Amino acid sequence: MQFPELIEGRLIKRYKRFLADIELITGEVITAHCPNTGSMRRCQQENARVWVSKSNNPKRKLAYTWEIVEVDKQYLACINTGLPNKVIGEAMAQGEISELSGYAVQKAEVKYGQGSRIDWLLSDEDRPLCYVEVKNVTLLEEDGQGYFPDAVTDRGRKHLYELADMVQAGHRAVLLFCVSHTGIESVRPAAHIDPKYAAAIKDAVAQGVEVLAYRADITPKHIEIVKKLPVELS
DNA sequence: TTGGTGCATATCCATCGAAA
DNA sequence: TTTCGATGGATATGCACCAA
Repeated sequence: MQFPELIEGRLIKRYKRFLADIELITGEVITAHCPNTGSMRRCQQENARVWVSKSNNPKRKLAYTWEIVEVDKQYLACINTGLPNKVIGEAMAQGEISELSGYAVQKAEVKYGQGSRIDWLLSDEDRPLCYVEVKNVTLLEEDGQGYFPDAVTDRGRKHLYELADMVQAGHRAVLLFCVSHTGIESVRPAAHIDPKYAAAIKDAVAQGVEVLAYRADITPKHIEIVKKLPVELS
């Protein structure tokens, strides 16, 4: 998918969860909305190059949205957690994710489980329903090794249990890591950050939940799925 | 002092009800 | 039937407050 025209800047600081002060290349200092509720470990280095979009929606308090950050002066990471869902949806529709191709209908944000919503529900006449939960991976710690989550996530663990429940009910369930960081070559559960989540993934896999990882190519112009990555659960 | 609980935060999007 | 506005859910952390 194509980004709207993004504006380059420099990160001053991120604070209050949803806010970030950024100095644009014009010299103007703005407060942008940070659409990422995670800890964003290693993705909020002060003075890092960032790119923001500008909205014309008059109802918004903050016109700018932080979209991309440069990490370690060589990689790009998409911090907007709303984009991976769209990117994955686009990739599935175009048949670029072979494991999830060929379904007649793909619906976004369908209610299921205990008050949750599944990111994508794939259906076909002669196949079981397929529940796809998309997670955004932006944490790179060493030698191309990406980790998820970047902070303790009870909700994420709840989603795993609900995916396992869908398998028990006779459906197909997939945890799909959308790697929005150009330096990551493989994905692993972050047991050092959230051991309960790491254990829950193993349990879910043992019950039949599938785990996939696909990496996006990111530039200030576009973001699109380009490569399947290995997932290491051990 | 520590641990637990609840609220605030900004935005997007789906859903629902009311009005045209 | 369609459109529009209101509402609520989702997201994770920091902070205030209270009890032990």
